[in-house]
Amino acid sequence: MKKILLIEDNKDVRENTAEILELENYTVSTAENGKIGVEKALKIIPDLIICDIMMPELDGFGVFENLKSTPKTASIPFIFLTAKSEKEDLRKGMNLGADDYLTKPFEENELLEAIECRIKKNDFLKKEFSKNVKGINQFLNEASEYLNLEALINDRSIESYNNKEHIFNEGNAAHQLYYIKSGTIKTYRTTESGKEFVTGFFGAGDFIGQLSLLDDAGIYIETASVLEQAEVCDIPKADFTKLLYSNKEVSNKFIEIISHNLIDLQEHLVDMAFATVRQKTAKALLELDAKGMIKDDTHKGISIPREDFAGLIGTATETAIRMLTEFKNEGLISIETNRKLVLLDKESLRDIAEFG
Amino acid sequence: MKKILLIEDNKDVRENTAEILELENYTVSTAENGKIGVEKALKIIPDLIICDIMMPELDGFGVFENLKSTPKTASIPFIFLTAKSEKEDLRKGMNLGADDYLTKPFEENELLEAIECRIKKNDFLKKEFSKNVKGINQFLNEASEYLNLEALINDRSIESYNNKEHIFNEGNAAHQLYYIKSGTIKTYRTTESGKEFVTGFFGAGDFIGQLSLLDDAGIYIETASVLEQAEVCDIPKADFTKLLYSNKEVSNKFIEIISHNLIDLQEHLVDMAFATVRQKTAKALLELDAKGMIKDDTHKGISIPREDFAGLIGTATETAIRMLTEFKNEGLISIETNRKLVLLDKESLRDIAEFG
DNA sequence: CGATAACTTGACGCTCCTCAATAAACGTGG
DNA sequence: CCACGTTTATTGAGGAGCGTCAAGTTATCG
Repeated sequence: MKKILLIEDNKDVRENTAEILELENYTVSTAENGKIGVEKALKIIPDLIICDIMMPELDGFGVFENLKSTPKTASIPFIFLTAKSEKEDLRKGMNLGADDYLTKPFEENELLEAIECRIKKNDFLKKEFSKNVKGINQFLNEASEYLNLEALINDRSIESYNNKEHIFNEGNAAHQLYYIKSGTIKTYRTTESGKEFVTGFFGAGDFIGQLSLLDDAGIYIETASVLEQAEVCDIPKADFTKLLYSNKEVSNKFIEIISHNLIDLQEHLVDMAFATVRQKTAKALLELDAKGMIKDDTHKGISIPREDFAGLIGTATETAIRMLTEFKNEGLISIETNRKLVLLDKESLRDIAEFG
Repeated sequence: MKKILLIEDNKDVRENTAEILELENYTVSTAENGKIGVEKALKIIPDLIICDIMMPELDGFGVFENLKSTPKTASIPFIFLTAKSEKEDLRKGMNLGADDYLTKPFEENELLEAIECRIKKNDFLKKEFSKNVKGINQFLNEASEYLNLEALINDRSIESYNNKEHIFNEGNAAHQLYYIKSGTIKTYRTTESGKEFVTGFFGAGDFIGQLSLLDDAGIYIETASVLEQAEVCDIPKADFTKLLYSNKEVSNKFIEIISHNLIDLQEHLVDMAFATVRQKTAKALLELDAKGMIKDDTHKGISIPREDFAGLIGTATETAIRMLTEFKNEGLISIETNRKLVLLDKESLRDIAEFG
C-alpha cells in the first residue's frame, strides 16, 4: 500500500484531504508545518508528498529543497498545493522541479488523478535495467509502454530482410532506429584496413541504431547486416527523440542506462588493451550466453559465423577458431554440426576470462 | 533579435500581447488559429512560441504535437496560454512536455519573465559541447553557471594533494565528484594481472569521478592519482544529481554529451582491437595535444611518466618508449630534458594514426 | 550432386612483451 | 651545491603470441 505524506498548515484542508486519501486506501501521514514535514518524510520515506507552499516554520520551497538534497528522499514525487492567488509561487515551484501542483480548492478526482499519475511515473523510475547494451532495449520497451507509445512499434509496417542484406550502413544519414521483430542481426564498424569490428549481435525484441540518432553528425556509426532472416520495423528519429526528451522521468532513466553502457564499454576497453585472445574468447562466449545467443535449455541459440565471432573479439578468424577448438579439446565447449556452440563448463570459462 | 510566434484566436488578446512584446524589441509573428500557426512556425522557425489551447481549426495540443514531431521545430520553447477555467487542459499541456504556461489574464511582466526565462534556457540547450571526455567538463561548467550553482564549486574548501597521492580508489564508495582547481591528475583501472590502464589525464577546470556517481553500484570505477601537485574541491553526489536530474534542459543536454562519449569510446575500442602500437601512439599524442597537455605555444604541457603514457595506449612501457624514440628519429616529435614532448609534425602523426 | 562458401589446420614471420642491463633524472640530506 | 641512493628512462636480446598466407576439409545451397 502506498504511503502519502501530507504537509499542510490549515487543519480543515489537512483533515479533509487525508480523509479522501484514506478512503482510496492510501496510508496517510500528516504534518502541520514544513519542519515537522521534513522530519516525517525522512522517517517514513513516503511514496509521495503533497505539500502546501505558504506555511509557518518552513515553507513549501524549503521543504522541497531540503528533501531533494537528501538521497533517500530526492526521488519521491512532490506535489505542491497553492491557493489560486499565488500564481507566482506556483511557477517558482515548477521551475524548482516539482512534479505537479494543485490549486486550492481542488476537486477530489483531480487530486486522486494527479497522485496516481505521479506514483505510476515513480514506479517507472524505480525500474532497474541491466547494465549492458541489453538495458537500452528493456528501457525502450518499458518507456514506450509507460508513455502509451506501443503505437511506436505496432502501427508500423514490417520490412523483411534476407541474409547478408544491410539494414543501414556506416556513414549513411541516420533518420530512424529499428526494432527487431524476428531474426538475428550483427552490427559492425569497418576499419581503414578493411577489418570488421563487430559491435554486437541482436535478436527479436532488440533495438538497433539508437546511438547514431543521438549524435550531432546524424550518421550511422556502424553497419547493421542480417545474419538470420529478419523482420524489422523502423521508428522515425522524431518519435524516438520525442520519447527521450519530452519526459523528465524517461530522460533521467535514460541517463542512468547510457551511463552504465559507458562504464561497461570502459571495461571492454581495458580487456581489449590487455587481455589475451584466450581471455577475450572466453569473455565473448560468456557474454553471448548472457544475451541468450548460445544454445542451452531455454535458448535455441544462433549460428555465428566464425569471421564475425573473430570480429567481436578483435582477432583474426583463424586465431578465433584455434581458440574455440582449444576450448573444445579442453572439454569447456562443444561444437554442433551446424557450427552452433554449447558451453559445457561456464565456471572454467569464467576463470579463464578473469585470469587467463 | 529574438523571434516570437504568437498563436491566439482572440483578436484583442493577440494584438495586445503582440504590442507588449514588440515594445520589448521582440520580432513578433501572429497566427489566428492552429493550422496557420504550424505553417508559420515551419516557415520562420521562431525562437519561442506562445500558443492558446482553445482554438478553432487545430487546438494548442495539436499544434504542439505537430511541431514536436518535426526536428526543425522540436526544440523551440513552447508556452501555453489558458483561461483560468481550463485547469485540466493546463495539466495535460504540462504533461505533454510544454515548457511553461500562462493563465489569462496575465500581467505584462509575468509574460516577459516567462519568455526571457525560456529563451535563456534554450540558449543553453543550443550550446555545443565537444564530443570527447572534455565535453562533460564544459557541460558541468556551463550547467552550474546556468543554474546559478557557482556555489557548487566556490563555497567549498580546497584540498591539496601531493604527487602520487590518491584522490579516490577503484572500488571505494563514491560519494562525490571532484573539481580540479590546479595540478594534473591521472585516472586508471587496474587489471587482474596488475597492469594499469590509464583512462585519462586531467588538469585545471576538469571534473573527475562523475561517471562513478551514476552507477548503481556507487563505487568508483577507477583510481585517481596525482601527477603534479593538485588542488581539488569535492562536490557531494547529492549536488551533482540534483543538477542533473532536476532540470529538463540540463538532463537532455547531458544525454547528448554522454552519448557522444559513448560513440567516442566505441571508436577507441576499435582502435584498441586492431590498430598497431605505432598507430595508437600517434593517436594518443594527438589526443593529448587536443586536450592541451602537450607543450606548445599556448600550453606549457605536462610531464607524463612513460609508464602512464604506455598505460594509456595499452602497451608495455618499453614498447611505448621505443615508439617515441622512433618518432623522434623520424623528426615527428622532440623530447625535452624534462621528458616533455613536443609535436613537430602533426600532419604526419595524423597520417600514421589513420593508416599506420 | 556439383559448385561455392565457410571452416579448419599447418607453417612461418612479424609485433610486441618480458627480462635484464645500463643510463639518465630526481630527490634528499649533508 | 654536490654526492648519494632511488626512481625513471632507455636500449638490447630473446621468445611467446598472434596475424598472414596457403592448402585441405566440411558444410551449404541451388
